[in-house]
Parts: sequence; structure tokens; C-alpha cells
Amino acid sequence: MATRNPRQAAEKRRQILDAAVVVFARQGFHTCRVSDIADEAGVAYGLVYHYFRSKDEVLDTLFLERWDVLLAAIREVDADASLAARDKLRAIASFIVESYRHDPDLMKVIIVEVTRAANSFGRRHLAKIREAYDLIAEIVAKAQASGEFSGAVTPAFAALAFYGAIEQVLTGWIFDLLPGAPEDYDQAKDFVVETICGGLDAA
Amino acid sequence: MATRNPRQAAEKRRQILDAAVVVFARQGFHTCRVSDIADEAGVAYGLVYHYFRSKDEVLDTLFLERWDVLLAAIREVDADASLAARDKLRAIASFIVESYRHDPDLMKVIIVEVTRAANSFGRRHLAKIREAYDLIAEIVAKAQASGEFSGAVTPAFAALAFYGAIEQVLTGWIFDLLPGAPEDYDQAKDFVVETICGGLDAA
DNA sequence: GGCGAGATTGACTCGCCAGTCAATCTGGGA
DNA sequence: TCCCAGATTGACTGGCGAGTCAATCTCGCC
Repeated sequence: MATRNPRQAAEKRRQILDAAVVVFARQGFHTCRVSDIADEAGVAYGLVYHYFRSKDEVLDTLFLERWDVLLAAIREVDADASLAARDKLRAIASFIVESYRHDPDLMKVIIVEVTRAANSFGRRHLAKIREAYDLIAEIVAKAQASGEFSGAVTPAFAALAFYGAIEQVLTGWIFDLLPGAPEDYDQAKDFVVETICGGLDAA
Repeated sequence: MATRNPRQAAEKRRQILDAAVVVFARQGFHTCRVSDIADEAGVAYGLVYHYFRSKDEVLDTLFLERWDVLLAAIREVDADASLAARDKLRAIASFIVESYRHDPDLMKVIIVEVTRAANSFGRRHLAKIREAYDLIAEIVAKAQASGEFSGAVTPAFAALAFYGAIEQVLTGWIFDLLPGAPEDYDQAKDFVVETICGGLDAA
């Protein structure tokens, strides 16, 4: 075989994906040109099309890669029977916030260009996004059955409110609507859980 | 003056705006062509540019018109000293849900194309959108000062969670993630307030 | 009845950029 | 050393659609 080391090919592909994250985060998916990605990656224009069928596929890849990690994390949390529902939600909130802390550009791209892009990409990945809602709803449903949560609200609704609150906070950080210092990250995890589980009402 | 009845000009303009709502809701802002708007309005292509400087300005106009109504509604609710904070939030949730019931296409366009379009239009109108968050945060802050709400969470955070929950529910209706029958609309108002104020925890 | 300001028309221009492709390079195997 | 599959290059094309503009129409006024 005359194929170059397949490791190197994978690295080039990765290099393009990483460059895409930077460019998408900086300029937005629709505003940037494919040549911007190639330039950022230090690679010729055409090579992007050697590794990906289209500009769309680059973003799809970034999203699916990361979202599958998120889904796996939620499933793992849910499987831990020793955790109360409140702690499970805490763990999920924590995972998402830590994802943002670890790679804010990637999370920005996923939220801004996919999750919140209800037309273009959000619509295409609706089923995938919905999986996360459903998993969270399942946790709520079990907690309601066991009496840990009240049954005043449907699980589907609770899941939407929970996920919506987290996403809104990340969006707040992304667009400087909310202070985003390191200590705010940890506080946010508590705030989300406290608000959704405990409510705003005085005790 | 040789100007045609200014009433008729205003009506033509309105006609174009209404057509734009239909087209944007159906096809999305980026996917539709200006000629689609003109066709839907039963008007020549060029006339759109007689009344609006650009395609963007059409959407800007739709958003600002409606958002100002929302801001006015929130201010009015807030000004009513006889209302508890919980009731104020209930009234705001109700107003938004009723807006959706009354004109789902318009609300879809505003949410999908502006409010959640964090890059393009969402960014342009960030300050305007933020006004709503700030108004809600103010209500929370006063309730915390009076002891109605606990101080466990910052007002800015509570406002984001509250607004995020409502928007997520509307998004759920828009994309059929959540049942959207008439009775669900009224239930949703209670759910949002119940979740944010009362929390999921069993009493 | 005829004038003219503004309304209305729609064919056309023009820039942009995703995607193509033929040419060139490179490195591992024989 | 030579060969060639696959990697890499970047100039080029093709289509699309926003915005322009000169021509035409319409209606209120004198």
C-alpha cells in the first residue's frame, strides 16, 4: 500500500476541524468562507474538500462528535443508582459547564450554530438534540415516581426548563451578558440546580 | 401635494411586512429570497426596496415592533404595586404565551430568527433583548429585598432561567417537541412559574 | 385635461463564494 | 531507484440572489 501513515491523515483532518472551531467561533458559520478555515489550518482550500464533502459536513462533524460525548455522559450519570435526582442534575449541569470551561470556542459553536440555530443546523439535528431532553426527562420522571420530585410539572417540561436554563447561562457568558470568571462557573452549577429544584420562593 | 393617500402607503408597507412574516416562518430568513416576500405580498420585487432599505431591515422592523410591545407589557406589569413577584412573573409568562397563541408565525420568526439567532440578528439586537432580561431581574431583585424570594441566586441569573424556560417551551411548540394544544398553552404558564418559583422538589 | 411627485414594475448587474478539477507532490513499498 | 496511490494545491467556474435603475403608471391637484 502506498497510503501515507493513516495517523497523519487523521491529524490533518483534526487540524482542519480545530481550525474550523476557531473560525466558526470568531466569524460565525455563515459569515466565514471555506478559505478562512483552510487559511487558519495552514492548508490549501481544496484539502478541506478532500476530508469533508461540504462546509456543512465540517460543522455536522464537530457537533455530532461533541454531542455524543454529552449523551454518553448523561447516560452514565443516570445509570448511577446511588445518586439522587438532584445530584444527577447537578452532575449534568457540571459536565456542561466544564465542557465550556475546557473549550469555550467549541461550545460556543455548538450552541450558537447548532443548538440555537433552530432553522439551519438545529433543525437537521433536532432528533439528536431531543435525545438529551428525553434522557433528562427520564431522570425527572423517575424522581417523581419515587417521590423525590413533586408531580406538579410534566417531565418533558421540566427537562426543557432545566436544559434551557443552562443553555441560557452559557449564552450569557458567550455574549458577555453574565460575568464569566472562573468562580462564576462553579456558582452557575449550583444556581441552575437550586433554581430548578429548589425554586426562587423563600423557604 | 401629489402624494397618494398616506394611508394607502402605510397599508402597502404593512402588506409587505405581513407577507414577510409568512415567508420567514415558512422558509426561514436566510433560505428565502426577497422575491418570495414580494410574491407572497402580491407586489413587485422592487417595491420591497421602496419601503425598506434591505432584506435585513424588514426583519429588524418586525422584531423591533413586537419587542417594544413586550417591553411595554413587562414595564406595565412591574408598575402594578398590588402584584406579588410571583404574579408578575405569571403575567409576563402569560403575555408571551398569548402572543404566541395570537400570532404563532410572528413569534416563531422573532424567536428563531432573532432572539435565538445569536450570530446574525440576535447579536445586532443584543441590547434590546437584554432590556427584557434586566426588567425581569429587577422584579426578582425587589422580591428578594422584600423577602418574597430567597437570595440564593442572583437576580440576573434568575431572569435568564425564567426567560430561558419560556423561550425553550415556545421553541418546543414551534418544532413539535412539546404538545401545543390550546389547553397546553394555559398549563405552560403555570408550569413555568411553578418550576421557577416553586422548584421541582417535593414540598 | 394635463402636470408631476411619488408609487410601482421587473429585467438586469455584480459580487460573492461553495464546490470542482487537473496538475503536482510525497513517501512507503518492491 | 522507481513507481504510484493518495495527499495536496489553488485557479477557475457556475449559480444564486441582493440590490439597482430606468421606464411606466397613478392619482390628487390646478
